[in-house]
Parts: sequence; structure tokens; C-alpha cells
Amino acid sequence: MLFKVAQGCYHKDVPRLVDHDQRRAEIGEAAIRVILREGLTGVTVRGIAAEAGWSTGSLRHYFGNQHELQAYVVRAATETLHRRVLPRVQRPRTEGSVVDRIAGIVEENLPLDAERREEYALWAAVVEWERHHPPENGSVTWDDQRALYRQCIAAMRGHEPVRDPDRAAHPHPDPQVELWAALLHTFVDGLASQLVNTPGELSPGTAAALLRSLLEAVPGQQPDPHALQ
Amino acid sequence: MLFKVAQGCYHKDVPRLVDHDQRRAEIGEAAIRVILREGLTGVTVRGIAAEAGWSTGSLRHYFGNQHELQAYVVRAATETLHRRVLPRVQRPRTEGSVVDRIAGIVEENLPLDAERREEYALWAAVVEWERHHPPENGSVTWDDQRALYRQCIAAMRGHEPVRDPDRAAHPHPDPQVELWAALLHTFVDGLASQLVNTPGELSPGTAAALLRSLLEAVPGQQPDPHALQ
DNA sequence: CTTTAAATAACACGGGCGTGTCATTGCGGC
DNA sequence: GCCGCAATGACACGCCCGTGTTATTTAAAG
Repeated sequence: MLFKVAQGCYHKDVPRLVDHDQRRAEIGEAAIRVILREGLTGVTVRGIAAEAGWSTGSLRHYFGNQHELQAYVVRAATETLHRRVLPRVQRPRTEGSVVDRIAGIVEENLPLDAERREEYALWAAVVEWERHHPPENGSVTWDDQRALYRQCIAAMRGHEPVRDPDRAAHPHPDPQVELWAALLHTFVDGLASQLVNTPGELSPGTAAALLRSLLEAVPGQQPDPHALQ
Repeated sequence: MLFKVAQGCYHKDVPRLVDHDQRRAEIGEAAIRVILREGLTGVTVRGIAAEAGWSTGSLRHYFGNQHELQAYVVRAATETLHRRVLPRVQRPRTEGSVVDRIAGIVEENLPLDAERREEYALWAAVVEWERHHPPENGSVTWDDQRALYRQCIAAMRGHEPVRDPDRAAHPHPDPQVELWAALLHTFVDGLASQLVNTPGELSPGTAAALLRSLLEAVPGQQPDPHALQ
């Protein structure tokens, strides 16, 4: 101990050789590559060390055991996901019908092409981790998704978009928004499940068409809801 | 070879000690217990041998390698599933509203209680296997599900129930039946996915309520469709 | 330069796995 | 009673895993 505290404050007589946080991030990137290749079960001490180009002994300076390593990797994967898909989801959409615009947003979360399948593999790894290590304050990934679909349904029904992320995390005053957000959320999970489990039975095109059919069944749609930011 | 052909016809000079098929079935039951406990990845040669009470060498007389063992187990699990849930699905339902009766059928496929969670674990193992070994003639499990939901939606819309299983496997002439069967199928998969992946976010009661909400959104419902056999 | 301790790497241990080998057992046929 | 062979089970091999120990390297501090 006594070699580093907080932000770059070093104690005497101790050589600073590497930045632990930066090294951990580097290992996290290697681990994410492994996850995309082999899934969360492929995240082994030896495997990550080989992928990152170090020995297992070196890794143990940053992660005491496999559990710590995996926990860190899952956190890194979550951040990578947010960084990659959030901007796409929040991209302003002004063309097409209401259903098309909402569908475009929702499709960013579906494994419809190679890129999103990769991201979905990351997502699945996070869910897999949360399944075995249930977060006590509710699943962040689940809550984020639900908030997104709440916003989508609310917009379709002509409600003002809620800018405050905290407010968006709470139930919508319109009970129909809550209901159809839940229906949409569940339906999207079903689409994703079928796309990865039985790709021969459900093509990406059919999945997109089904999504639009469900959106068209949402009651109380406004012809021109407030612009989707 | 030359020790047994077809049904109990033995060749000369060969001691018949055990019935291979019966022994394989016995091993299959042990393997299913292991699947329920540890999933398909828990189906190891050593593990199954221990569960069944034999040595690994004995198992190798019936299964040349792990792949054969798992393939057999998946087939056995599929049959067990059909034997257990099909009668429940086809149980005559005469009480409650149309939506309630259909929901009762669909719920037999959802991991809503301990018993059905067990069956869902089996089901998931089958899907997992089919994902890595795609059947060329289409997924039997998927086709069965789709046919069931087709029948459900058709009944809600007042169509005559199709008795011939072959006919039920084909698309329904009513395009709305096809569409909503697909929507329902996808939605049920989503419910199942959330029930097992994020049980803290979706209770069995909420899942059942959501299912009923979706069924109520099915267009063209008849107040009193033909009795559900 | 010497000292010092972090950083690194190499290795060992114990365990689980799939798979192959081989001696033993015991039933069926003579 | 005796033989043959399917059936059985114990064991070995090689591989991968997590983890702990230990020696070597390296760079900062004096």
C-alpha cells in the first residue's frame, strides 16, 4: 500500500511505474474483445492475460481474483454500451412517419445487423452477470430500457418529452403509457431473443416489420407528436 | 455389432446383458436432473455418470463422446417436455372470459411458478442446443409454439379450431391471425426472457397481467368463440 | 551507484474436463 | 464346468482452469 492515494498524490520512497486505472482500462478493452468472441464465460484470468499480452501474475496485481476481473469487465462493457448506443438512440429523427421514427429508435437496441449483434452480445453479458449478481437498487440496464420505451410511447401519444433523466425514470402519469411501455419493452426483448436464438425463423426484416405492427397497435396515437429530440 | 437388431431380435452366441435403449433412457433421466440443476453446460460425461451411478467408462458404451450424449439428452428433454406440458395446454377450458381462457393456455409455456420454471429450464436447454446445432428442417420447438399461438389467435377471432396438426403448422388464411400469432409468440418469449433474466423487475403476477393486456389488444375478437377443446 | 519495492513473469499445485486404454467381471451358450 | 465376449470400472493422459508462491526485472529515491 502507501503507493498511491486518490488523484496522482504519491507517497515518498515509492516508484510509480504504471497507472493502475489506465492499465485496468486497457485490460477491460482486451476483455471486451474476448466477450465478443466467446461470451462472459470466456473471461478467464489466463485468457484475458493472453489477449492483453501479459502474464497471469501481472493481472493479479490489478484483480485479486476472477470475480473482481469479471465485475470490472461488466462495468466497462456497460460504459462502452452507453457510449456507443446512447448517441444513436438520441439522434434527432425528423423524417418518416411517427411509427417509423419510433421504430428507428427502438431498433438501435435490436441485434438486426452485425454491428448491433456485437453490441447485443455485450448487453447479454451484462444481463448474464446481473442475473447471477442481482443489483439491490434495481437493474440499471433494465431501468434505462424501460425509461426509453416510456419516452417512445409518451411521444406517440402526444406527451411532451421529459428532458430530466430522473423524471423519465419514474412512472408516467398516463397509465396507458406505462402499460404500453411495458408491452413494448417485453416485445423488444422477445424480438431480440428470437433473433439470437432462432435466427433461421426470424429474419431482421421480419423483426423490423413486426415491431412496426406492434407500434401501430398502440392506442391514442397523435398524427404529429412533439419532435423527437 | 451383431448383438441386437431392431426389436428384441438377438443374434446367436452373444450374451444379452442390458437393453441399450432402456439404459440410454435411464441415463437420459439422470441427465435431465442435471440439466435442471446446472443447465446444459453441466451435462458432462463425468457428471452424468456420477448422477446415474456409473463410471465414465460405462457411459462410453452407450455414447461415444460428449456430443452424442448431449444430443440424446436434448432429444429426451424434448420428449419429456411434450409429455408434460402438451396435456396441460390442450386441457379443455370452459370457464372465464375468452382472454382468460387463452391466457391460461399461453401461461402453460411461461416460467410463472416453480414447476413451470423447471420446465422452462429444460426448454431453454433445448433452444441452447438448437442454437449451436441449427436443425435444417426448421426448429420443431419453434414451429410447435407458433402453431399453438396461431390456434389461440384464430380462436379469439372466431375461426373454427383446426384439428389436423399438419394443417395447424401452416400459415392461417386470415393474415391478421398470422400477424398476431407472431406478435404473441414474440411477446411470450419476451415475458419468459424477463422472468428469468430480471425476476426482480417482473413478477409472475405482472407478467400474467401484461399477457392479458396484449390479448385484449388483439383486433376482431369474438365474444364467444368456438369452445377451446 | 546503491538501495528499495513495485511490477512482472515463471512455475507449481490442485481440480475438472474429455477421452483412450485395459484388466476384471459376469452372463449366455456350449 | 468352461469359454467368449459384452459390460464395467479403474486409471492415465493431456488440456484448461483459478490461485498461490517465488524469483527476476525495473525504475524511482537517496
